Amino acid sequence: MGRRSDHTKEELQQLTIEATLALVKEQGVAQVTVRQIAEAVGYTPGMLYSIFDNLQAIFLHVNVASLKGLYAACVKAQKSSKQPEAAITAMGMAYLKFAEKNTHQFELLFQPVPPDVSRPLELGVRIRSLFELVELELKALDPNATDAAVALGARTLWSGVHGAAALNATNQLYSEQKNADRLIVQMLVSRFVDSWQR
Amino acid sequence: MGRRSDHTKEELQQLTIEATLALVKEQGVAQVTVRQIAEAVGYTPGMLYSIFDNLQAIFLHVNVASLKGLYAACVKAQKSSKQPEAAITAMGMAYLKFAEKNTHQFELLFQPVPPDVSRPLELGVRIRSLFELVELELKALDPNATDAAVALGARTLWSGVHGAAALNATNQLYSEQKNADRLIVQMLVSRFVDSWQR
DNA sequence: AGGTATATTGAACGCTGTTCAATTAAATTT
DNA sequence: AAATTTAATTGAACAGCGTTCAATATACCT
Repeated sequence: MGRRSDHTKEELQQLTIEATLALVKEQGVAQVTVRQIAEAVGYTPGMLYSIFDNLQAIFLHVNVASLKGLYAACVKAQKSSKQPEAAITAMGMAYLKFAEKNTHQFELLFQPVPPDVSRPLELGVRIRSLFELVELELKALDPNATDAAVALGARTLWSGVHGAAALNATNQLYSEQKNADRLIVQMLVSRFVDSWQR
Repeated sequence: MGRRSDHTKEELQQLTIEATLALVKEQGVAQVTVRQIAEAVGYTPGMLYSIFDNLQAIFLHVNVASLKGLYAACVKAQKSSKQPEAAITAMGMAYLKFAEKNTHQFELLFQPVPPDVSRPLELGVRIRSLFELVELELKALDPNATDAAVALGARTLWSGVHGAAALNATNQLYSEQKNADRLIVQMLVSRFVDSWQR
């Protein structure tokens, strides 16, 4: 066929991203192929290359969608408590929950990106805004802390949460306890916050 | 040809693992193919399937080799100081350094494993022994701590170190500071250790 | 109605991991 | 020493992959 124009380029991109996200959720990234995606959106594989650079680029846009979900979950958790420490813990737990309930998306999110492809700018923005949620709570705990200290603190805390989620997701915690990831976040946050006000 | 028997099965496996490790170091996992490995060891691709289940299995054995290196680096760092806190920090830094200097190996180490393939037992043993290094220092800091508390503490600390290394490796720390990963480990360890003795 | 622009196709390319019958050399038996 | 058995290794084949691009068929414009 020739020009169909059932959808604008942007609509087609959005459609593709949604279809790919669904496939990733079902099967995991490793199993998702260009031909599958094409069939899901009702086009041929070649078409996808007129709206995206390559398969990797599609996956990166799926990550943007995933981050929206993760961010929403963290914000919801944050609202659950007025006290900063509880709010941080709740966000940490939300992060773990997201990683456990959306294993395949989580895997994709933190998969290394080949050096020749560039991430969509929106990805960086979304990750930063996750950090900001934590920064806000740390600032509330100690209004005198410098911006640099707050930024570093948030990243320290979030490294711990992410590490627990990542090691747990790849079965590399090797703990006797069950829900070890939860215990870790609990311990991490409580000890870190205790010593936050110097 | 028929039976060549230049090497025993075990020698051939070791040869294959070493050749694959070298290729991974050079190019990263994603670029390494069965045909490349076969050529590197001087055989045809088919042969590899008589000594390994599949390509994934070869990669997992490469991970065992990588963990030996990581463990050695951590032990060396640990020996650099008598004081537990300094020893833990040094190990954390060694972990970061390993991740930075051996990016491709580090990526492979924490890549998700398809559920149908099983890890070599040795992998679990080696990861546990990494945790044990930290556990030893925590026990030294507080001899009264229960084994469970020590195990959890080590995993909390190590989640933080691993998270920093992983986020840094995938450029997802988004920090203004340079060597942000180092600063994170510094902050993490000092605050955690300060509050370790209840 | 005819011509131009372009969205989409579909076939092709060179790869990939994996399998397996055929081959060949070593080990064993005669 | 020759014949036979055993098994290590080959190499060709398979189905599938991501990606490219000339050909095509539709929508738009004059």
